[in-house]
Amino acid sequence: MPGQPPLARSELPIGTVSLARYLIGKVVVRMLPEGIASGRIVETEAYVTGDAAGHAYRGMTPRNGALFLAPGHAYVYLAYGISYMLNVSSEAPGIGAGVLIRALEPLEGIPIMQMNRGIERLRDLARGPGRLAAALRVDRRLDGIDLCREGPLWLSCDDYKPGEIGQSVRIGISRDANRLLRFYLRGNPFVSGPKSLME
DNA sequence: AGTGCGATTGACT
DNA sequence: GTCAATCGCACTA
Repeated sequence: MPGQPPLARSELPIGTVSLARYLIGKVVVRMLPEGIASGRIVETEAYVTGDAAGHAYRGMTPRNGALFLAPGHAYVYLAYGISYMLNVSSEAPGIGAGVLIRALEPLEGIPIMQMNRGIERLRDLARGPGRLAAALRVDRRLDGIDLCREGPLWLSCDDYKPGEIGQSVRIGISRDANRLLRFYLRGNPFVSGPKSLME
């Protein structure tokens, strides 16, 4: 059996920003027919309540309902008609907010991820939100699932202790663009984004 | 019912 | 560095 128990919902910190920091260094585990694929979270972004850049800003819609679930549920949507984005709901039920997982350091099932991505290079397998969703074969069918429970996709952890966590503006948004709500493992080669946001 | 636009990526100059 | 691809959805009427 997989020695990767899910994180308990009760151990998730309260609040979107706290969760975004907390998730750095944790592990995303994906169960596929071919086996397990997993990766360590090295970059996140917080989409807080009242955030004009957040999908929950204008209230609940057919797309974003999962953002209003209890903390630790998956919100998956298609961006630019091209790439799926994996988020974790982050506030009490009924409050819409989430944390975008932006990059993973591949751990297990690397051949599976290479197949899913159609590339070999380790560094590019899950560096970027659309890439990591593709590597783990995440799509809308996983929208709303509980990430604190073993299933097709869940969150876990090991004894890894993250190093220094950097903070910057978020990538690719225009509204509320000045807020420092992106978090990343400083110096980690699997982090996405321009060099200007790496310091 | 029609329209404009992204929480991106990959290909190309 | 620039730029097109691609489509679901939220918004307007």
